[in-house]
Amino acid sequence: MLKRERQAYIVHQVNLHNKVLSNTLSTQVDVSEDTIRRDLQELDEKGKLIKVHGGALSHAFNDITYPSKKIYSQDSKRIIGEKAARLIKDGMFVLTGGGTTVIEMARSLPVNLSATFVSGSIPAIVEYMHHPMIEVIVIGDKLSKNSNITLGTNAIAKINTFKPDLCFLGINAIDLQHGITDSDWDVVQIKQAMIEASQKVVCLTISEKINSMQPVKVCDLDKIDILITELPTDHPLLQPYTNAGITVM
Amino acid sequence: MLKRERQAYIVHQVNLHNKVLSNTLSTQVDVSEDTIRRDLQELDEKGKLIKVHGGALSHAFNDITYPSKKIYSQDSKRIIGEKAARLIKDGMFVLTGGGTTVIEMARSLPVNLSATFVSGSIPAIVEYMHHPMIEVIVIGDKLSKNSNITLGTNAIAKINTFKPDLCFLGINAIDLQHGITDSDWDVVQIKQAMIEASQKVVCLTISEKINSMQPVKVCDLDKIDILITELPTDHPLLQPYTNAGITVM
DNA sequence: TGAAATTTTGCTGTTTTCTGCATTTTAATA
DNA sequence: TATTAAAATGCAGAAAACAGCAAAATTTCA
Repeated sequence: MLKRERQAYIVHQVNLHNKVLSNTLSTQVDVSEDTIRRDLQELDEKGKLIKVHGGALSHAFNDITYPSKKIYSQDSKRIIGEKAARLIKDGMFVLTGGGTTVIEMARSLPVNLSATFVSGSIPAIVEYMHHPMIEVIVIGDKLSKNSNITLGTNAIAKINTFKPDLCFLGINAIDLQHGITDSDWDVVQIKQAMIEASQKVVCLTISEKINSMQPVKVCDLDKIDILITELPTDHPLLQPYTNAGITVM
Repeated sequence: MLKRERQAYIVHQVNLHNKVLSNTLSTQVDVSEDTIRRDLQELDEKGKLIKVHGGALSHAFNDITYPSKKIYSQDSKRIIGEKAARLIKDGMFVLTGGGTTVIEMARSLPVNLSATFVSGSIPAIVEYMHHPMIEVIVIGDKLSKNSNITLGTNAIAKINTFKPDLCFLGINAIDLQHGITDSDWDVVQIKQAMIEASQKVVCLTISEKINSMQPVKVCDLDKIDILITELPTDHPLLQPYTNAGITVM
């Protein structure tokens, strides 16, 4: 096993479980604990994880327990959230996915908005709960600890029973050639179901994810109607997407 | 369990409850009180909490003006929550309803508990999310703004597909003659489904609701197995329920 | 390709950290 | 004041981190 490969595995494990133990990793990849320690050291210096006595923790773990720590590029996400919130009008029926941009949108909703929201994202639902005029429909299934949304066939089946006006998706990668891509297969299943169900699809993403790619394909560009980033609409980075027929905001 | 992980848990508990006891923490994370003390010491030095005799306080607690009745009732619920949490063992499959007592139970769960929780209560789900070894299954349906739980036929149908070991219900009124009663018809439907599905039913309530009555009947006393209040088990108020064959804790 | 240079890895012995226990000291309470 | 509970202190065993070194693997480059 190559060093790079091994370190990728470690990062994956940390992201999956939020914590890893040096001795567990040592037996899992069959190298000495010293090597693991050196890997953790390097990955810590690169900011991929937090090395502690006996193993390592993910940054997400810190975010959960010390919520004061601000989320990555929050300012951009707030701008995106505010743009997205303006699309929602009274009486609409809206489906939303997970991710921090969607949560920012939820936080930007006008207090007296009267609409119906369907979601499997617990943090988003918590935000919707605070709005007196919003009806919330919870999509049930097994809760994923990584993404904080419900995942599985039950969730997909439930999504298919709706015909929402709008669907908001936080996306992890978008690219002219490969369309929308993501890293987690289960999450992709949910996103695909949401896209199919909805009359209009709105994608939210910070600009650094534009023109990037992930291993699992979600859908082609022609499935999405609106793309929202923190950039002004006439930014050159967005031009190709406008040309591809997507409304850029 | 890693030291950092444990300290994060302690900070989390302090922020939740505003106060923690060393010996409670000691059993929750299963280390000696010495270790807890040393952790509290460090966390105090880092400014994460305020160490006091017997435990620690949150900074927020300092600002709070003197204790009202609210705090008192909060303490009762905490005691109930801790009693209830002790019933849950590794590997169990647990169904929980809504209400503040159930949320207190969720907050009192040991860190490393490995069990499966099914619930439609959003605040309870948020608590379960923080536990790395707990699997959470979300019961979907329309979210009720009053109770913060999902209500409706979908939820009921989903509950009926499970056969949990235990079911925890916060109750609003209990009475020897009329059994468990409540005020909201929709909530009662859910509670009835939960009771029917479960092998054992545990009811949580503060003592002031004992021997009171509400307009809608949930079930007779013989449906419930365990009753948990903040009172000691030999309190005269509870005697009739013990006599009725209910395990009082 | 093949030899040299560089990196990576595992091992040894040492140092540090962590944790629990026993003892003493301090604080809280009736 | 007496009684009890918790804090501080010192100590010891176990585990982890560290530093240095030599062997092995990988890369570089003629």
